[in-house]
Amino acid sequence: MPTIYDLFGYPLDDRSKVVENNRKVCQCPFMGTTCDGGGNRYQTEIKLTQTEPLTQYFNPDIKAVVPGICSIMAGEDIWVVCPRRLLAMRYGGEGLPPVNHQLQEYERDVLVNAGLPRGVDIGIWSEVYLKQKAADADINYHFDYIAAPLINVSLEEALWQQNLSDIQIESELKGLVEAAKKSGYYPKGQRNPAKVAILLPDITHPYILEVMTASTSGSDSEHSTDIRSAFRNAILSNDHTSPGINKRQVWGRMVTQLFAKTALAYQWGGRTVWVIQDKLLRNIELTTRLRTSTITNNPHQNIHLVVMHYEVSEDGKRKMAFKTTIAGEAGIDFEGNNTFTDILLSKAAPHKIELLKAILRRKLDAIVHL
DNA sequence: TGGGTTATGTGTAAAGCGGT
DNA sequence: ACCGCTTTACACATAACCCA
Repeated sequence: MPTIYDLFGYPLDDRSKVVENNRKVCQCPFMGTTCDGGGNRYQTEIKLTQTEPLTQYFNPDIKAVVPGICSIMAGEDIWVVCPRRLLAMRYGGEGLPPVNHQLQEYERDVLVNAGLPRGVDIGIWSEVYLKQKAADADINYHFDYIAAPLINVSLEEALWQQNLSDIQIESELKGLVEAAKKSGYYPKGQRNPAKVAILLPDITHPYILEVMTASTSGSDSEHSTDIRSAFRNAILSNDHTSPGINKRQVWGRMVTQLFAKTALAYQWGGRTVWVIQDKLLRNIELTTRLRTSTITNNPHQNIHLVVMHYEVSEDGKRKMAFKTTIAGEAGIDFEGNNTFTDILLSKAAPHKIELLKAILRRKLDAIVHL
């Protein structure tokens, strides 16, 4: 029967005072903010009403909790189900995030092995949405993270560097300034914002980081194996059964994005890097023809994977760690080649300005210096 | 008790839902 | 578009049952 392994960042069997106090305020040790269950577990939020047994457990000022399940033990294997467990670049405070704030050792390894430049300040933005109105269809990309070196320039100058015509610059500048204002990139009462130097991403070689984790499936609320019940029972009695792992669904998600987003970054002069746990990759290799060990490295049109795993140390304790990187040719022409593999590619790459605009709609989540 | 049928249990794929 | 959780559908295995 599957069980919860990591709960609010620590193994369930760790009931030490420090860890329990951390859980009682729903803190995610990786984000340094309140646990959000990976950003998409709102439906399973538990309201801490008077009749809810968990109300006694959590701090009195907490009114609702999202089940803070980071990973699930199924058989011999531990499956990460929360993307924050692999990589969390978030800042909940006001203003600019401190450099390397809450940066775990394995996260640093991920970023270095993803190929981010060393020795410079790099900005990281999470949940960047890029909307593009095409003729018939609305294209809507969602990037887990965008990383790019930080530079101190005005928006006007940033546009010049993109080799745009004066007319293009004029038409784009207003929207960009608007977005930047809204997201707090300017101090208040700025007179000529377009000409004022602010902290901007240098998107010459943007990095897209996508974190893939398994999701749960096969729960049965009558047998208390749904997420809510498992979470509740685990906290209150340790005795619980959690849902299992829906491996196939992850594969499906990954296939639809792997090529499109890789192609997109390639056309922008950057790269997309996939952060994935070894268990998940292994499962994909068991169920498909893919065998990463036989893939030869190739500098062009690369798919980049950063593989993570639970490392077992000598004392038997497990900790999250970087395992390896895998890179290889995508195997399809990113311009399309009039075969059915064209189904894997998006219609067109939006102009890079759209990426900049999408970034400026978000506030800076992390600054790292590797 | 053998042989067959019917209930119950278990695991996985796919559909559906509600949220961003 | 994307994401994760729940529900549903289905295949298959095992248990329970029935009767000659």
